[in-house]
Amino acid sequence: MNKSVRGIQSRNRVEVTARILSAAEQVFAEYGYSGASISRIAATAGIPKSNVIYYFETKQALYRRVVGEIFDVWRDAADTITIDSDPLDALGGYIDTKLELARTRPFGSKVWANEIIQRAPIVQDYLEDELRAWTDDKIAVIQTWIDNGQMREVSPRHLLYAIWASTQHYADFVHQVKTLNDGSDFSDVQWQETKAAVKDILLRGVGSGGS
Amino acid sequence: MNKSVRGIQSRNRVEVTARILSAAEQVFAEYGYSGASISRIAATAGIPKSNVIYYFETKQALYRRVVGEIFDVWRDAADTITIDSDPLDALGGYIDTKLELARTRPFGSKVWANEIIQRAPIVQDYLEDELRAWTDDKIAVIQTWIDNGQMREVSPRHLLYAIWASTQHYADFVHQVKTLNDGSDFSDVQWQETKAAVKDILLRGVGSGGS
DNA sequence: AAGGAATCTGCACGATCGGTCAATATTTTT
DNA sequence: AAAAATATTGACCGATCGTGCAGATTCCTT
Repeated sequence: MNKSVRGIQSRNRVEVTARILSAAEQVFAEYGYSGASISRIAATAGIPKSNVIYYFETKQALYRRVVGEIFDVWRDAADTITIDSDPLDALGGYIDTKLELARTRPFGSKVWANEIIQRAPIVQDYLEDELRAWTDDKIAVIQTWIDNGQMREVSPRHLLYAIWASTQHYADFVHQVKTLNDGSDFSDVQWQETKAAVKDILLRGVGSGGS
Repeated sequence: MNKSVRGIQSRNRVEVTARILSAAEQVFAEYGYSGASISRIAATAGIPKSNVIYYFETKQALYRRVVGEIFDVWRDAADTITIDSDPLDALGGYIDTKLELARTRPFGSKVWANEIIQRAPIVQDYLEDELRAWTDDKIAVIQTWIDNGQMREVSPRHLLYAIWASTQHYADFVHQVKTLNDGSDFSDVQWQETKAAVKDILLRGVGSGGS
């Protein structure tokens, strides 16, 4: 009955792989690398433990795939930061996108946070290669804006760090934020207010040249 | 020969307890709760594993003590935020103190971050009782400043979160910050620059009334 | 339809974990 | 000095972990 070109096997491979990755992202986020057992990931994915090992040969390999996918998502979120764009629009859009990611993919953010807190034992090469080049590039863009008088003088590096920290806070610390919100998840309106408030706090003065 | 009033045993109890707590803070921070083994904590403290169990009956009890001490340190750091103080001085001092703590006690910050990321399985009561009351109090203070025209209108809650996130970033993500700093720890000058930059970014507009 | 490739899964092994316990050593009290 | 209280330590146990592996099952190719 199935007329897909690749056949049932290939289609299933993609589906099962995706389900394992999704389960792994959640379990790694909620229990940490050591606390996350393959059996729990398998149970969350709804398959036997041995099947997880079949698709990802080791726990570490599975973990590395999870972190790698998150890294890619985040890097692409900053595409708006280019020399030709308006500082307020570009940085504001970046904050909006990162807060949207914090809302929709909090597990990935938590996995990354855990990895960095523990001094990147698995993905140190990502930091030294891709992240460093990416950061240097974005800092250069912001510095150019400043040199062109498009925004006031502010440390590009620390501004980037403040944006990262303040946006990821709503993913990594969502449990604390929720507890301080009477135990309720943010509503749509509250997420809008959050985006407006974070942009207001961090981008004050950005957009209009001079002090 | 020892003439201390409390005797050798009592003196040793305090010293050994402190050494275990210090070692536990570091190991919990670098390996997470599950990844931190009692034997590694014991080895870091320079005593046998059984001795750790003798002073803190369970791993969980030891962990709770570590988190509790960190919580106390942080809460006391915000003593400057009172209605009678100047907004810029109070919030600026808070940021300075938190960044100083990020520099001197990064392990504690990491332990707290890990605990919250994993949804506070051990210290949820701290969040619901002490942290909520503390936060409500500080938000009320900031709101009063705004009502009095001492600072511009900004969401007190999100401003607090931005301060937390941007300061703790330099503790929790110190490994990432270090990697992006050519692998070197921040120098004294760089820490001063960090304090100035974070205050500049977050407190822009605070201190002078009106929009 | 048949044979081979790919997928799935239960079982077992060695390692490590948190925690118990009894024996010993040290300090304090009587 | 004897006895009691406290502190230290190594040996040990049941549970859980990641992972290897052989056999069963399903799918694809010819």
